[in-house]
Order: sequence, then C-alpha cells, then structure tokens
Amino acid sequence: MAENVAEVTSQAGLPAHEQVYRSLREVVLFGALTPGEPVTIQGLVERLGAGMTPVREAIRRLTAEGALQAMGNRRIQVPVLTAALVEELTEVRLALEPRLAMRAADRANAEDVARLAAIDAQLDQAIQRGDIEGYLRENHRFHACLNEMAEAPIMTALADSLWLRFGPSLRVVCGQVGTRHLPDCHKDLVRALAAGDGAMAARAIEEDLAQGMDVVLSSL
Amino acid sequence: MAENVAEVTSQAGLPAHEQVYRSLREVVLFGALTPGEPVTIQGLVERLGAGMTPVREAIRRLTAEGALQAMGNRRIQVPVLTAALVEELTEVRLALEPRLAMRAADRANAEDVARLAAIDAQLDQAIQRGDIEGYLRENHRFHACLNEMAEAPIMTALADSLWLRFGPSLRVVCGQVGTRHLPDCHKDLVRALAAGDGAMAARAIEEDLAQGMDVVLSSL
DNA sequence: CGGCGCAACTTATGATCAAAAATTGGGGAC
DNA sequence: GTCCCCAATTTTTGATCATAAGTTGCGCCG
Repeated sequence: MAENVAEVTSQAGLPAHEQVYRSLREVVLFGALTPGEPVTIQGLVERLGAGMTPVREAIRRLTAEGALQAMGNRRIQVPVLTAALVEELTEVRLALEPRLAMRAADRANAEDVARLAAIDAQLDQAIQRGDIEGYLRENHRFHACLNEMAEAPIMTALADSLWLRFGPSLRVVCGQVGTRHLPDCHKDLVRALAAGDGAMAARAIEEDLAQGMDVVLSSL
Repeated sequence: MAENVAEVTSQAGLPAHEQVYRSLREVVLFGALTPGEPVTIQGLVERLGAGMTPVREAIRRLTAEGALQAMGNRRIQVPVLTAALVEELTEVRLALEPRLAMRAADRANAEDVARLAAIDAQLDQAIQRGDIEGYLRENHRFHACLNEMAEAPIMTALADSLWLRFGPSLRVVCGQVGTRHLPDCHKDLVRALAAGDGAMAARAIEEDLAQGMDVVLSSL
C-alpha cells in the first residue's frame, strides 16, 4: 500500500487539504469508519499519505459539520447516535428536505428527471445485488442530486451536513438487515418531479426519509 | 499592541486553535469584518498573535460553517449576501427557530425565564444607549440562550451557523439605521415561556425573526 | 493593450514539545 | 500463592511553529 491521498478521489490540481477532506468525507459517509471509532491524525497521515497540516484541516472541517466529534480530551471519534439524536435528526430533515423537494419540483426539467431516474435505476441494481456500499453511494447521490436541483445552497449544505451525521449508522444498519427492506420511495418522487407536482414530491421525500430514519432508530 | 490571542476571549488552558476560532467567530458575528472584506491568514496571524496552523484551522472551521467563504482562487472573504440568500436564510430560520422556541417553552423553568428576561433588559439598555455592539451581542446572546434551552443540540448548532451568515450584514444594517427601529419581540417571547405556551413562543420568535431579516433584506 | 516581474500570500513539510493512553511492575489482601 | 489495584514508565498521538516552495494578482514597462 502507501499509495497517494486516496483510492479514487485523488484529483491532481486540488489542494491536498481538499483531497483529504473529500476522502475522509467519503470514508465517513459510506461507513469505512463505524460510530465510536477513534480517528487519529497520525493514522490518517499514514493511511492517506498526506502531511499533518492538510489532515488536521480536513478533520476540523468535518468536525464543524458534525461528521466527527471532538471529545474534551483532544481525541476525535465518529459520533455515536442516541435515540434522541436520531429523533432530532428526523425532525430537522423533515423540516428541510420536503422544502428542497418542493423547490426542485418547481425547477426540474426533463434532463434533471432523467438523471435522477438513472441514479435510481443504479440504486435498484445495487439493492438486487445486495451491494451495501453501492446502495449507500447511489442513495446519497440521489438525494444530493435532488437537493442540488432546488438551487438553495444554504439548505442544501445543511441537508448534506445532516447526512454526514447518520451516514455511519446507516452503514451499520445495512450490515445488519441487508439491502432489502430498505426504503425506496424514489419512484414516486421521480414521478412527482416529472409532473412538476411540488406537494407530491414533498410527500414522497417525507415518506422516504421517515422510513429510513426509522430503520436507523430501530437499530438503536 | 501584540498582546495575545484576543482581547477578552483569551482563556488559558484552551488550545490555541480553539481560542483563535472563538475570537474570529466573534469578529465575524459582531461585525469587525464587513461583508466582502478579504480575510488573510497572515493578517490574522499578526492580528491575533498566533501561529499559522491554529489560524488556518480556525478559518477552515468557520468556512465549513458558512461564516467565511473560500473563493476558488485560494482567497477567503466574508460572504456577501444577495437577496436570494437572505430569503433562503429567512426560510430556513423560520423552519428551525420556531421549533426550538416551542421546545424551549416545554422545558423552561423559572430560572431560565429570569435569565432570558435579564438579557432582554440589557438589550433594551443597549438600544436606548444606541450601542450597536451591545445590541448585537445581547441580541445574539438572547437567541443563543433560548435555543440552548430547547436541548436540541443539532438544531441549535444549525441555528448558530445560520446566525454566522447574516451577522456581518446585521452589523452593516445597524450602522445605517441605528438601534431604534430594530425588532424586539422578546417581551412576548418571555411571556410565552413563562406561561409554557409553545405555540405563542413560536409565533413570537417567528415575528422577531421575520422583522429582523426584513431589515437586512431592505438594506440590500 | 499585452506580457513580464515583483510582492504578498498560501500551501505544505517536518521537527519539536506536550499531553494522554496504554502498559508494566510492585505491593497488599485474601 | 494468586489476584487485583494503583502508580510510575513507556509509547502513542496531538499541538504548534519556523520555514521552504509554489501561486496568484497586480502594476509597470514596452
């Protein structure tokens, strides 16, 4: 091993701290780290083949977004969710994401809808395959894409940071229950977007979201 | 000059990057920097008497929270709000803060109410005095205190990060219109909390918030 | 008006010092 | 004699700095 900054993410031209940030973000999002697992600077320095400063900056950034948690005694770990936190996350997501979906419905053109449908198709395949990593990736991509369509940078950023908070737990859940029985109300959503029906889009995302968070909650 | 990390904030025992973060946060929040003003690492190094690494980390953190903005060409500035952004900010705040107020109303005890009332009294004094800095500080403290009472860490963190986004503009506005004519629906809110009336608290905060953001919006 | 060069700033490294955590060994209790 | 708990030591990790190298932007000269 000992290759450079990351597996796939490494893009020349970007500053090292940005590359480290993206790698680490993916790591958190798709569950290479489990909740409670300690994150050490030096560990990342070795793992990513980067210097201390970029790693340090990336960690601070992720910490500010809630993806990592700084313990009092200068140690850092992936946050462990409690039931109360999951409920709060659900409440906030329910406050934000339906709004985003509604805006997206107002703005979506045919090309956008096709893109989403394509992602959803890949998602289905991943589910059929039982490919957890694939499910997590495509599911996130679907929502990220949808949110981006809303053209509401602040809300989108917030929604993204929320995702970082439950990503690791989602991975754990998938490991326990497999990819079947996971929510997928995306079909309704795509239909709603195609029809430009904001209210229906909001309801679809609400359903998807509530189901997803419920699975997380039920796994403690 | 050349004293240590910051005017008031400097607390021994805290890591330097934390101290720098707090100083810089206050600087942004209470308008020592105006929107559009460039933020340089070296400038802060000199201004705060800290090393590069802590400053760098603080900047990344604030950037992740939306308090600062990274231009593509590695330059950093205080974000400039557009009308669209202010509207979005208003929408998100309206989605979050009434909820927080409602929760706060459920939990507030007499002591909490007294604390808020005390802050509000100080706020009134600042307004009478025409003390812009005081107004900004106490106003923020009032809302921060209220949000904390809701015992919803995630929502509180989000609300705080939103505040960082319009803080600088709020300062500009105050400079233009003075401290009179600024919204203050805090009396209603304190009453609602004392009565444990969540709906009323939500309405009060909604009003306060809408008025405040309106002032910001009207100043472009 | 376009291109060159200077100056300011950023990025990144590696060394150094400090603080926690992990480990190990000794002493006492049963 | 064995086991457990505490304390000193070792080791790992974090924080910070000084500095080297690389960019960017701007202004000046042709």
